[in-house]
Amino acid sequence: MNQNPAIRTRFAPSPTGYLHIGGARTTLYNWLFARRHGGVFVLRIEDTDEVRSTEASVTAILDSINWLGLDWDEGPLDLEREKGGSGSYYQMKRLPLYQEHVRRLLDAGRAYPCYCTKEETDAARKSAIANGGTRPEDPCRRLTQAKRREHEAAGRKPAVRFIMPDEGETVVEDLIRGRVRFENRLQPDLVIQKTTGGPTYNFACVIDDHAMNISHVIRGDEHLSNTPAQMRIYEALGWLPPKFAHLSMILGPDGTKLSKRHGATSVLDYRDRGFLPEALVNYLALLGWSTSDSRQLFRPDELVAAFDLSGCQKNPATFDPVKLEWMNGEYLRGLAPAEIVSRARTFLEAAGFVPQPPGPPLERLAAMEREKFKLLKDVPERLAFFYRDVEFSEQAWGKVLAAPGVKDVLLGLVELLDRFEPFSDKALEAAIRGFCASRGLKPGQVFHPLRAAVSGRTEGPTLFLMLELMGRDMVVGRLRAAAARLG
RNA sequence: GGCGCGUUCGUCUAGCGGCCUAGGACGCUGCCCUCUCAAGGCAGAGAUCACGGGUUCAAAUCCCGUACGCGCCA
Repeated sequence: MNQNPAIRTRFAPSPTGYLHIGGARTTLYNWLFARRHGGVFVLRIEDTDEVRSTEASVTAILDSINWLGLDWDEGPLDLEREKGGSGSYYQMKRLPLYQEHVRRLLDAGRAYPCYCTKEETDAARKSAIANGGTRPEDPCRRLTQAKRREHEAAGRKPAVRFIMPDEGETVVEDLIRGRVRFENRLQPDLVIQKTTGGPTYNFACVIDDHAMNISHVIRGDEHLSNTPAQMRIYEALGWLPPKFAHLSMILGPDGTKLSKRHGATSVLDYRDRGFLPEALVNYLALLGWSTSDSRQLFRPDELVAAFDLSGCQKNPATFDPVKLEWMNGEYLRGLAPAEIVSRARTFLEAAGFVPQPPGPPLERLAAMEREKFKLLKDVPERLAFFYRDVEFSEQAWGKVLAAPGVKDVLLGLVELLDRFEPFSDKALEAAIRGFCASRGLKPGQVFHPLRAAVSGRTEGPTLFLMLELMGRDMVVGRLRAAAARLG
């Protein structure tokens, strides 16, 4: 794909916490759009909230995006290093730029200092609501010089508000929602600089999107209502606004905005629970976007080729962890056994199975159990009994092994298998089926207790291959132990 | 309170005026396969397209209201 410098997208998170599912989807769509069109994807850290921003959050966000397999062309590489031609991508390092533009608007008479306290603003709003809910007339908009000096003398620090026009309308041509109209007289004068001197989100983001030459602002629905004011700021500064695309929200199962209450919402939690990044990416891509054939499975490169803003949904989507798990299983099943082992490495390490413990090779076990895994953490869980002492499940011990005649069956199997050669899948199956026949037992009467005695479970790998991989010593030892324990 | 956005199976969605007796996917149920569990295959249940009015020969699709949900102003 050719480079297309005209297409520039960005993701601009506030580092006030981890990267959550919604932010991840926004990142993904911006990334997909940029990659699809050979453009540039920018990452910018909006850390102007000095109280809540933390370095740990920056690191978590960077780690999350990296883990998802999404890369950015400009932005921070870590807490110290950055790449890209726009100076810093941390807003706290760009403060002079915002102040300079606030000054410009002030000088041009497009903004004014507002000395109202929070209480006064609240009161004004309340009375406006009581009077039919139109825009509260900001008392500072027509402040006399004398009054201003009075406030200054009283030590009041002003915020700066941008003047919205009193008539006409502002039209947002949204790439997803179409034409959205806003009456200017109903738009409040937006605060662009806080009393602390720092820029507000809505202002800094306009200045930076312009400075960084962003062509397409793809962001969450919650910003749609602020867009007309932002467009007016572009206009007041003599700039052309970028194109906008507002994504619908992601909801929890109860229909409210997805949040911590609904369980894991951090991208890193999904990593730690054993999801594959390509599965999460695939799932997230489909939460609010689809192709006309309703195709479900897309590898990342296929997403890049297929992604299109016109396929984006206007209505909010409910996050469905069950479907995500299905999709993860789908990807896991598609991996080669060696790949499963290497991708599950941290989980296997935590369980003490990496480096490879004595016993059957992990890779062969992974091959045998591949279609059972839904999460990477299932890998050590499903394989544990090959390396650890048997723990009997309630079903296995209480029902299967407790059935009448089981002890004899187990002892018979001990006798059969003690010197059995070759200890292989096929030979074992033939011999054990023969054992059933000679004793007049149905296969199930032998297979089930055998599985339970050897693995402690009533479900698991295909029986004879499991025996082969365990090896004779383990199988016979476990049969003896189970028989002894039966008394 | 105002403004904005939204509303198709439980969930994600297809649908852009006739192909819709509404298609696909997850989940669910049943059957097949089978040494268990999965995976896979097949079949099925599941949406009067939020509701009410229009426009039209014809509407899930266009228009207007209402309700509900969400967002922004906060």
